Amino acid sequence: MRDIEPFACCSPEVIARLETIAQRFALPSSEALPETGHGERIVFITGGAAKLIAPGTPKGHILAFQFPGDIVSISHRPEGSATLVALSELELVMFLAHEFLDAAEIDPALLRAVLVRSLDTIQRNRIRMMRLGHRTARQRVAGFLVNMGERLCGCTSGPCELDLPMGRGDIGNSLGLTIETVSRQFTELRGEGFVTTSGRSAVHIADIDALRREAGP
Amino acid sequence: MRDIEPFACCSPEVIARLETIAQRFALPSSEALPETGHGERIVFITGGAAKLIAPGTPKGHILAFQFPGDIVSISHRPEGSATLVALSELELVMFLAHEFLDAAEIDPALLRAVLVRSLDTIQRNRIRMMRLGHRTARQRVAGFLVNMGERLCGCTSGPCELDLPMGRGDIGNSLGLTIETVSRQFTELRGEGFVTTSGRSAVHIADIDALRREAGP
DNA sequence: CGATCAATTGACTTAGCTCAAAGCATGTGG
DNA sequence: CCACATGCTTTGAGCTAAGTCAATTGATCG
Repeated sequence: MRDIEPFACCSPEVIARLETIAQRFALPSSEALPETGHGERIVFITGGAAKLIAPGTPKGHILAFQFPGDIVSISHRPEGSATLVALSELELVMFLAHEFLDAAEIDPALLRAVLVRSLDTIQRNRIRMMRLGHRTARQRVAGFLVNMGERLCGCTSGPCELDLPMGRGDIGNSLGLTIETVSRQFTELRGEGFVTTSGRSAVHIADIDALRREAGP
Repeated sequence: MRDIEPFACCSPEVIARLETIAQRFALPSSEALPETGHGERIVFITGGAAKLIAPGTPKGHILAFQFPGDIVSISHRPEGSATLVALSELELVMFLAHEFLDAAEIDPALLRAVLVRSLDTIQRNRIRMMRLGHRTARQRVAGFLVNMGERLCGCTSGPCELDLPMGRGDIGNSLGLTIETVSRQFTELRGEGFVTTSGRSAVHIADIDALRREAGP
């Protein structure tokens, strides 16, 4: 439990209480996190990669990709709910939101840590949102790769080597583009030397700063 | 201070402390909330309407519209920062985030209330995000009007009368559409009897459920 | 009652979608 | 270890929704 960052500084009592209400999952690739009858849930990703899929959409629109360290809240309201699906061997710790919040209220520092994180998520999403609304296909794909470089390998400048856990289809879906358009953009970025690829998933970013410039302001 | 919903149940001591660190603003239309040298800020909107504009973009992309009851966190990082601009007479209460969080740590219930709200915002944004990525112009505009009906007048079904505080340009900007496309969609929805308009800002939604159906799944 | 700025409408262009056909990885059985 | 089958990925050719440019109409305010 201590390995989950916001819990690092919790008192032993709080940790113990969290242990009793936590549910751990280890999902094989492409398996979905099972629905719990009802109630909002808070999920801490501890390993692997996952996609968060919109509810009630026939095509299953991808709302976000999630990686270790991420906190995902999954509400139960019909229009707000979502499904978490493993992209690779996925490990996570799940709480019922009200149980978690009841426990966390004992430890304001924990509550604060989770709050700060979610305010951060809101900021990140705002930017993502803007991207989707106002960016060209090229900018979206470049931005996506920069994002993955940063989140998967912690690269912030210079070259970066990464393995994408999702296929072109999922990338396109999450960016609001078709699989073909994503592929064409990959080809273009490859042709201009921004990236090299080998196999389906391996991507080498020559210079993440240059790619970031392609992603636009 | 009590009029701000998450503060309703706070103890008098916490309220008193919040009073000392709160900064109140009343901005006339089209005025921007002034930058504070540095540090993250948390803003509670108490009256009027505002747009949140992306940083460092020449065109000033609109990230969100904000109304009374909304909580906005404005970070200071160069890429994450944003500007809040009044659309009508705007009233708000601003805190420096660390000061607010220090005060709120005394009252876990307050922290919890703010956290629950931000988890909610994340959900709303997810859906908004999906909209921008995967929806046609018509669906975006229909969805926008439904959203405004719900947030400005609390209408959830049946007819709805509202005054849009923003112009077509701002609507288009926030939806990733041009002013002309927004106008054409208004004309179309008007022609099909979903809405009637009078003047620039008054909109009458004949049946918000019907319009919601146009906005897609 | 003009002056001004926002909204609408029209004609044309284009980025990205659709449909369709190869080309490659990756995994399986001989 | 190689052949082949399956499902991604890439590439190509046309089409369409939305953008651009330009002109007109309509609202609002001094």
